Amino acid sequence: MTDTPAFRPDARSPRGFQDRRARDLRAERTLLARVSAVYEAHGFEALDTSAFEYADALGKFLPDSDRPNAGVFAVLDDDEQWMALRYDLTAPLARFAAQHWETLPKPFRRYAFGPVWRNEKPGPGRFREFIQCDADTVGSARPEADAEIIAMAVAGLEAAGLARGAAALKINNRKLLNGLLEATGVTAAGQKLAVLRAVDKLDRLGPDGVRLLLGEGRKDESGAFTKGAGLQAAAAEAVLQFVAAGGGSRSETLDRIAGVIGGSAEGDAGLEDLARIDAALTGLGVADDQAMFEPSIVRGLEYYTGAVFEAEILLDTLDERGERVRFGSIGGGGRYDDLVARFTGEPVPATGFSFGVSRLAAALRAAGQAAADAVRGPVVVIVFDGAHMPQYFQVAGELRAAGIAAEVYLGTSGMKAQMKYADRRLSPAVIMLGGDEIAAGTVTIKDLDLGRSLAAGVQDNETWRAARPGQATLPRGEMIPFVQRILKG
RNA sequence: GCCGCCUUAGCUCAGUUGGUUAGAGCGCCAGAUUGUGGCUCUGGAGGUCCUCAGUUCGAACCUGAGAGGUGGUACCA
Repeated sequence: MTDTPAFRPDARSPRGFQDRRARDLRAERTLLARVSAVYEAHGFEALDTSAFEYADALGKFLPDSDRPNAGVFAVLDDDEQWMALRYDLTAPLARFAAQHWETLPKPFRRYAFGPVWRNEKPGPGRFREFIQCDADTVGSARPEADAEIIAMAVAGLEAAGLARGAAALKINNRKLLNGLLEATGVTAAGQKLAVLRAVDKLDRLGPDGVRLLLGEGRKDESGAFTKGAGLQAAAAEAVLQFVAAGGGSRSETLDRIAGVIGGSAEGDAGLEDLARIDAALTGLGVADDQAMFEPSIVRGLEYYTGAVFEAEILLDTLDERGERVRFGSIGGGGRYDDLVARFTGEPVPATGFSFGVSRLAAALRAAGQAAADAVRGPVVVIVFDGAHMPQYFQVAGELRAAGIAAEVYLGTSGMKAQMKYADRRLSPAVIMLGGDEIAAGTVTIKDLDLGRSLAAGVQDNETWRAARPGQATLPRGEMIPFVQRILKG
């Protein structure tokens, strides 16, 4: 070699990306299968679209030509067009629906799951690549379409394994706050946005913090100042009264909201929508503790046009250190009536919901609802002598043919290391086929599960090895039933 | 994006008022135990002390910049 040291890259994951091993993948796949089944049972068809979209199809948010990678991961194709990795599953759906609108059955109902990517600062529980599972109805303006999406989300939470009471859907409608602001004379778009942002912080800052943000602004503990919406005191109090109207049954909440916002045309339309959602939910068998109206729910700022919903974990869970974790939102959605119109010029009403699959899986784990067992390894065929490899593979093949996961040890270490390997893989058993067994036409099978349970009581290695717990030598023909008995426990 | 804190072995962390070969526990590898996982004992491997620049006779330690992480805040399709 040369004097210059070889370049050695750091073996590390890219920032905000993560590796997922068997245990996580299994939980995730189970989750996707169960939620997909719920969606299909409601008549939604599967759809998969590409990871990349042309950047202009992704939405008005970003990227712009000066900063193509702000928010998304974008590359310039060789025909000078910007392509970007999708940041959610809704924008690709809008593109797909617009592209095939003429031939689709309408309303078009589809579900989709897969990774999405966001080029932004990662944090704990917040990655730049994550899995979403999404269901949308495109082409129906009926509030019942919203109600059905909500009911499916509720069913999805339960199918995922979250017991009733562990999670709930909170529902709001943009029209309500719009109507309220209209009635109080707030019309500037910027001011409306600022009000939404302030309301969104209710759970963190409380009514007093929100009151400051609705008015002149708020200085936080670090001394940073956030400019407020600049509302008059009376208007601010009306907003606060509105966001405090949650609690109790859906119809109780509706009555309270009506008392606060009554008057404007848009507000009344929002109330009418919610009343119909309530009626449909009741018909769908969704109870008041599973889905409730919550006026402080905001979601995205410019995207949603009517109903908005958010799935929240209600349990207080503890992390490994015993500290309290609040998961908050594990999914959300709402009505977006302008998305497809970006492509076609024709308004198409749509509504949908998206689970954050990784967050849901993490929440399930923390709630102790997920099967957190480690993944079992295969039956391991021990290699005594390289000359007998064909025999070992034959044995592994017999096990596989019987539906038992099996592998021949492919390292070069000795017996002890092979046992350790099987133990670490959490294998149920090892098959030993040394010269003695081959000569006698037998196999030796060792039940590792039994050994694992007995090991705790054994004091010295001498005894442990002499006892050879769960080990039996028997004719080749009796191998499969013996292993099957071990697998059954 | 802005503000604070942190960064020493695979992991969790000690350490040094700036001074020769940087430590522990756990984990990993091997032996005691030629065909047997745990326990015990013995031995071993593993470090650009985050990076770069500066101060100094001398920097893992002091200073500055940067990167990564983390907490808060802002934004969030």
